[in-house]
Amino acid sequence: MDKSVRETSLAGRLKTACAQCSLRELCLPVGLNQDEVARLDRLVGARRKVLRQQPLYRAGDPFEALYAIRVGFFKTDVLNEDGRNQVTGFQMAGEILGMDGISSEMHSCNAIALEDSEVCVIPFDQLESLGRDIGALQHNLHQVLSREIVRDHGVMMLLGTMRAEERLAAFLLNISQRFTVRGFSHAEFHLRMTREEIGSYLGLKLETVSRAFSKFQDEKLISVQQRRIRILDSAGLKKALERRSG
Amino acid sequence: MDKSVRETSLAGRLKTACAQCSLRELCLPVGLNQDEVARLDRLVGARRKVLRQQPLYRAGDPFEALYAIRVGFFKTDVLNEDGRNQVTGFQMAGEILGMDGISSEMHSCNAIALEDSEVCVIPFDQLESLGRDIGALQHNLHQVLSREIVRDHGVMMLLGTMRAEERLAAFLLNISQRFTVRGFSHAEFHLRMTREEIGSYLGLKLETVSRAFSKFQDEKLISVQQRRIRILDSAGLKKALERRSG
DNA sequence: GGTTCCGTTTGATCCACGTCAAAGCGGGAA
DNA sequence: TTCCCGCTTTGACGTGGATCAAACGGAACC
Repeated sequence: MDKSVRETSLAGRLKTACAQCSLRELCLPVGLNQDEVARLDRLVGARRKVLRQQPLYRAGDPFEALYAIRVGFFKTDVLNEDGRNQVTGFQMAGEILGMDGISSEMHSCNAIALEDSEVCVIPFDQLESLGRDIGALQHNLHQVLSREIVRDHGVMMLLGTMRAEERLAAFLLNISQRFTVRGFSHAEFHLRMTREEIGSYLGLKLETVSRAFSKFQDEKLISVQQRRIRILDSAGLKKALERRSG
Repeated sequence: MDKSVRETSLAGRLKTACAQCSLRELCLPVGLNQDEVARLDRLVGARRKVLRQQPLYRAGDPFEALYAIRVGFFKTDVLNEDGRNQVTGFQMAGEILGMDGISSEMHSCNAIALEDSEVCVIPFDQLESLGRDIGALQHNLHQVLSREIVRDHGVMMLLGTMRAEERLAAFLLNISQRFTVRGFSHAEFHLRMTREEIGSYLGLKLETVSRAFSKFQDEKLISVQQRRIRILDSAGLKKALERRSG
């Protein structure tokens, strides 16, 4: 009884503190006690709104903080000397941005909002310092960093071994699954990014992406109207992930 | 005087403790004092030899430790459901393996020795615990994790935007640079991996890799005899990185 | 020295995707 | 409503790299 009351009030505090999204991934799964959550909460004071198409940070900016997405949608991309551009990821509410900056005290990619967004600013030196006191928080940070590495390996697999339609199927299933986790429909959603941005992420040209969408629609796996996607046959999409034996 | 004596003896201790390679990247750049180094040293007691072609760990193995390569050469790769394989990296002395395992308490890729190798075993829970005492050590771990993320972004750029010869040029320059840092010749070295492994890493077939080697040789950028590579014109190789405008 | 095995090179052909071009569509502004 | 503009779709064609095939070369073993 006492315990359930405490949990309720804790949930209430968090709702106002971080909505229900942002820091769940970074801190809540690790089971902090009330005092520890309060300390974390103090650390994550600042909020920052980022309008659509505006950068949260840019390559070369000094690294100061990680960012937990409260609401919105981002892409990250890197630009190399000769102007080529690679989208390295799309991030949605509850995910963490900025980890690329830790290694050199400077961000190495751009983080651009694809819709009006809001993030919690987590000053990194303070996070490290709090992690020294709260082992569970420290461990969770390590998991978040490692998860990003594992995700990147998945993208390498996609870019290195899959063909166009397999890449798009993997992309759609991944997006769908992440929307589902956030309580949205897994079958119907709208993409925040252009065909060109999808293509950059998947290592394809925008025309190829468009053709693959059309092909999936012809095969009744999905329906496409601009950026509105409905998944009609997710088992079929999963089968499209397997290399056709040719 | 006193100080220089202390440094000498410290260097002596480290040489026996970790040779000159392994933990430099993980701990030494951060300026630990003598006592802190001793504590770290105790943590890194165990060594492990790994014979050529043998795994240091495999996907699915429980995650227990990070590994600092003392001597040798590794590849990491991931395997997906339908049997496709992607080499995600090549690691040499002084680099850290195992970071993929933190997120899920289980390794998600294979680490295979490409020559007889030896690693220092760093039990991760003890490393976290020591990091809580030694802020500089904790921060350095974060940097190592972040550096891996940044490296992965570079590979994505390579796989997503570059053509075959550009990829191989980038690969050769990267390997050359890393050998140089370790005090080996930047101009002449021998590759520990097969054409097929290079191809997997670069998202190319082995025949394409071989043709690109031959092309570079024809152009007098390198000389190739099997796995023995000599870089004849590194400026020319760097130019091969830029997309030819044609 | 000869044989075997595995990795590498090289050639001929094929095809998935890129490139170039043009038309379609939807949303915002006037 | 109409125009405009950026995104998307679709078609025709070209090409870089994959595929298939065969020969070559070095190292280990007999």
